[in-house]
Amino acid sequence: MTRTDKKNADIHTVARAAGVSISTVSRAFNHPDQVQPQTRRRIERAVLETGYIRNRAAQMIKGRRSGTVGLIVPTLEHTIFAELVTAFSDALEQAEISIILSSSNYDLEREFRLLRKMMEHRVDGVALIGHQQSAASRRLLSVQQTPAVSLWNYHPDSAFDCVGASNFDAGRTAAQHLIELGHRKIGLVFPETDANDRAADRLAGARAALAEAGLSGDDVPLITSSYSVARAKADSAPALVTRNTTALLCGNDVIGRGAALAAINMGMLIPRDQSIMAIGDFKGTAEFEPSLSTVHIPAPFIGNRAAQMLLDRMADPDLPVQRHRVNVELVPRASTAPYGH
Amino acid sequence: MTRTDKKNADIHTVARAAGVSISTVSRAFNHPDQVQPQTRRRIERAVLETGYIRNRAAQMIKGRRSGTVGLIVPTLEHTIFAELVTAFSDALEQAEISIILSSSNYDLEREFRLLRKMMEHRVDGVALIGHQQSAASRRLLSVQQTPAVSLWNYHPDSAFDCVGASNFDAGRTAAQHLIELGHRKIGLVFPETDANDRAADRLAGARAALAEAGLSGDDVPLITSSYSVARAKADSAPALVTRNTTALLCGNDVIGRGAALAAINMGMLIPRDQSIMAIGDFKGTAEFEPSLSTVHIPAPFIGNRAAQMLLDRMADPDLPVQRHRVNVELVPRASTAPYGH
DNA sequence: AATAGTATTGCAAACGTTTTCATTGTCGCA
DNA sequence: TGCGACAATGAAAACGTTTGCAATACTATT
Repeated sequence: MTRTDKKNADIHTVARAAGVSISTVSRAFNHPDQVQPQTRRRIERAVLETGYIRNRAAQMIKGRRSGTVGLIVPTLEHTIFAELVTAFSDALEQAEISIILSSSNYDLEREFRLLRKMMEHRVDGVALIGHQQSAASRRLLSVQQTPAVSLWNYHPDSAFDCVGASNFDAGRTAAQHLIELGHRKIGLVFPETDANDRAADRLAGARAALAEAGLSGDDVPLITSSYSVARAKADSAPALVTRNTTALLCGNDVIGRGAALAAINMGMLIPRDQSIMAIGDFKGTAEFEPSLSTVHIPAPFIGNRAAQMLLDRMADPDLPVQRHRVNVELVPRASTAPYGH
Repeated sequence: MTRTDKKNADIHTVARAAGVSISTVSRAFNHPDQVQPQTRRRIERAVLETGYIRNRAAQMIKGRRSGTVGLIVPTLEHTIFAELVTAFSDALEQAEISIILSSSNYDLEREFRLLRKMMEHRVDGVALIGHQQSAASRRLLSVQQTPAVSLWNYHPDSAFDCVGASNFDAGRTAAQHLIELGHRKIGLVFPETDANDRAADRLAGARAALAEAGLSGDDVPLITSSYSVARAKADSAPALVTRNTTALLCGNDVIGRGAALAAINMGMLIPRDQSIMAIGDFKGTAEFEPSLSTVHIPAPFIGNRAAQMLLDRMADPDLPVQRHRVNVELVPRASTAPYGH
């Protein structure tokens, strides 16, 4: 409550308190070896006394890095992005870098504005989820030569560094599992693929595998749903009655849960009457009852690797573009079983 | 790919391109009314040509606000905090403020370091989850006179602005529901309460209500668990065999799910054989099968209100401390029923 | 004892803005 | 025609640092 009305301490205050020049104080911070231990101690004491905190803005203006990176996610609502963000920020925190976080809400125009704001703060780099930046955003990044990395999906010809899983692979892996179990009538429960290249790729991968096994058309009906357990439940139910599938391949874990609940609700037993296959393997999917078979996408690894890539590029902007495709992995659990057991 | 090796444009570059002085350029941004429309247009064109982006660091150094606020969460892994963060950051983004996000991992020492780093960036304010700051953190905030707000739990004598639910109320509300349903043998499944004042308050609230109804000791056995569906499931199972409870009051939704799964696994029918009551009402709790009765805590509202409070205090630091207690609400669903139906 | 070399420190310029103050030009009006 | 008022602009100081350079004091070598 003691209102210290004096302005907060700056480097001059510290210098005065320690009886040295401001250059010496600055050096005590940035090149401690260049100042005598005794002087350094005096300065340290003065810093404590005055409550001095360095002003990064002033450092930046002298060409120093800002010590921040921007991170734009579509949303934090899905646990999966939260896992990604956690891994990413933990890795950067170890490098003493702060994160400026924003969510774009899947709006590319908004993403551009956020990006601009971040560059006003002179972030040392930015990380974006996915590859759907607007042309304006891309131009901005390239003109300002800001190190950038895209995470979550792998893309063979991304404009900048990227690390992620191939959603095509994920879709294919899921389909192959069901095919190997002998299923021949497989419902594809997917979200809208128009504005969602991730879902589109997964669906394409699944269909490729199914076609290879000779399955197409009515054998693999498409059921369109969306990212919500409740919606997926409602959308799957009618299909379970009309098409007589023996397995449902779901575009993600959330839809997987919805589909499973729909089947259970109709008195089906999983996996006896219907196999349920998901994609993602996010927190909670293993604990679901029945535990869902799915395709594992290692979000923490991706977040961590993205941080590393960004640091590398910040250190050397002339590095060739790096693209890291992380492997997806089949995780068979209790919700899938051989056809006709 | 055109490597513009010239440094990025600054205000001088723009001034030169527009044929005016830098003062005029600065004014065109900050006080547009003070510069002639015609000149303004020339400047705007020059800005586009040169790709100029204002340097907030340089503005800050001249006493301007940084346009950032710091937000420290324990973790993002739990959806609930993600909802909180989303609401908070959406609200601030509308005020053109960027968020510096960090997670403390429930480590107070780390929280202090993060706080310091944020102050180096001269954040205009900070938001913290809960009330368990270290003395050092509190001192830092008060000395630097940084506007601060604590969200998530209400605390009647918090050192600074706060908004949140009373966890005591939440615990009491949950207990009252079970009492009203006629249960007399109620298991309390809670996480460790030592380093977690939230859980401690909920437990205290629950016990207060139970005691009022004459229930204590063996009637309300305490089962200690932790924040994980799998762990809660494992921890609840033995209790379900040995104590013959008719209802389980769980410290949060996650534990609630675990407890429910444990009961189902043992062949019990919910709510016939066992009622399950949770606290939180986070995403997914309604869709759980059976849908869990719980106590609703309005995370988005809290996040939004916290942002508003912070903005208010940033506008006027001399405001008296504000404390906002948000109401919790009973949400009875399918997992609870009258004793012995 | 003189010299060269080195460790420690201070001085002052520079970084990219904002803002105060002074200057110029334009207009209306007597 | 002259004068005051006002609008538009520019010059320069200031913000809090870092750092190249110069100055000083000390150490080791001859």
